[in-house]
Amino acid sequence: MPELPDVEGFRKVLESCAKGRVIQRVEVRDAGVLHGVSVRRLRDALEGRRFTEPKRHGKWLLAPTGDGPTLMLHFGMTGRLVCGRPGDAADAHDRVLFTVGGGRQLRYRDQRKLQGLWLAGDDRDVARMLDRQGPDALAVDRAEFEDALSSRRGRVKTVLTDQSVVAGLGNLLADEILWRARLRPTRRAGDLTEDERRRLYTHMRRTLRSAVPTGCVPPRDSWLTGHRDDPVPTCPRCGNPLRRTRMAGRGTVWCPHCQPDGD
DNA sequence: GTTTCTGTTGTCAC
DNA sequence: CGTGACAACAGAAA
Repeated sequence: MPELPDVEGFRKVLESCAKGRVIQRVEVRDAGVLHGVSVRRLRDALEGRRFTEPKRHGKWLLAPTGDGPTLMLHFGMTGRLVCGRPGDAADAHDRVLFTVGGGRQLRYRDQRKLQGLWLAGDDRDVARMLDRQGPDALAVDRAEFEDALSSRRGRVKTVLTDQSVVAGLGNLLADEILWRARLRPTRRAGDLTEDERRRLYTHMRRTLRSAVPTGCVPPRDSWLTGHRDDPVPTCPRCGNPLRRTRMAGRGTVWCPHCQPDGD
């Protein structure tokens, strides 16, 4: 589920649900989602503090607590953040519950537990955890983006989803952006022309901008994403059949007609 | 009923 | 650099 737009949505959930409120109780229902921190230390570090302004970098959500430590959340494929009340029925996949003031409860819910929660003691700690992340896809400027691409030899789809190049794009977004920019995912990133790199940047921004308010990569009819699971996937732009392939173990959908070979 | 495959994640060995 | 395996799990396909 979570790519940049989803995580940005979770950031807003955290903000409206818990920002400025005292963390009264931390209940870990499944310690399997904790990384590098014990149940006790997480509880002791957070209870009594307040969440302050949450941040996001790529697919990471950062929940600082003022002078205290920063809770770092990654959602893997199935994680989400939901806001409810302490008495709400527990979902089978609610892994950690944060009861905060105002009668609210923030829940880290995740079916598959591919990622989870970390605790960073200070800003240097946060920076260390993010040191392999490239610039955020929504914050990177054009020059930096085009620079990062041209120095890469790999295929453009793989490069786009590499978090150390640009942080925040996942499988769906990469396919969507390449389709809009009319670039075949198998093209070598370093072989793109100046014009093609520029197109890629423009469409990355446009795609992110329209996806963020919806909190997901919307499966709209006019988007490629709206058709990737069709029984007979058809390009919403030209009507030709879409092709499904596999790149680096990820399902890849593209339009042979709209996304020409380009050598 | 049971086995196999797929998937919005990241990491690691080859 | 690229691919495949893996991690954990549910739901669909075979």
